[in-house]
Amino acid sequence: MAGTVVNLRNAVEPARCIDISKLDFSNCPVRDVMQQINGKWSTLLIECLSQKPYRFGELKRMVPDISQRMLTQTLRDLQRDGYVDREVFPTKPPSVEYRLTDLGRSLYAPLAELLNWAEANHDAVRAARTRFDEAAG
Amino acid sequence: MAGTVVNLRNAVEPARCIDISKLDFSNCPVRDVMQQINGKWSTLLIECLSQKPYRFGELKRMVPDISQRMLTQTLRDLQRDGYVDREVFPTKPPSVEYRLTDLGRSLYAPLAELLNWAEANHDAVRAARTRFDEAAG
DNA sequence: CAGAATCCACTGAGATACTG
DNA sequence: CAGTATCTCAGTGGATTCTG
Repeated sequence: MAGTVVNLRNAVEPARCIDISKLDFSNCPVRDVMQQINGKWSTLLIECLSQKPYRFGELKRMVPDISQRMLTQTLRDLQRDGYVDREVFPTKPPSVEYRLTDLGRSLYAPLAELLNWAEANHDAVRAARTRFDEAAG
Repeated sequence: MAGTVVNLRNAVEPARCIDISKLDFSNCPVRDVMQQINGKWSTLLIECLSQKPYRFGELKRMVPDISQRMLTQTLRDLQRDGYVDREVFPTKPPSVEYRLTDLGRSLYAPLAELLNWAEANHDAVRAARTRFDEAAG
């Protein structure tokens, strides 16, 4: 953990003769922060919660192909990183509401831009895939 | 494949009684486009190539913990989606250069904003993690 | 040098069943 | 309703070896 600090955004020049086991990537936000955001379900759930708070079951229905297990786990991870707040209402049966925190909303700004890009360029990407697959056979 | 079209960005209201197997997520850019960008190594490599073209071995040294296999595969996937161009120089031994395409550079604009956010809020995320872990025990 | 091919380990993630 | 607890498996990805 206490090895050379590697922050891809600072030093991207190819270095030689590095002992990988002594590298410390924890100061690289591209790895440490993005890894969670990059999770299979994270973006989907943040996108859902960007509208308004939702309950567990509602989120499950909004992302119907997520398993209960992964929903629980992803929400907890998002909560751990400070993007999501979890509020338990002592009703019977219990209900739990999830909402974006200030940090989560702040994250959503640039994230939404990226999603807008993805939406706007979806066709271009599909076209590129077709071209590539046809060229390759 | 020909089931209900699900685009999370259009209809995010929780729906009931859906047969998952009949859903078609291929029109949802949050899934179809982001899935590749979200890959473990994709962002790292795009960030590298945002500076200038690099060769295979250089990229390997810039991301020292990537395996040759994953480097090859991720670059091919990025090329397939149209983000990266691959140019082979008929030298001996051969050298291959990778560079961002116009589409790739266009993607890098919003992506870089997200990476900037990650960098700027890295400490906030780490603090949130500490808080969460201490609260949980 | 830039891969392709093979083998293998780990873990991400689904299915199911149970609980407060 | 909103989880937790197992069990299990498929796919991701690493290490190694081989080639133009």
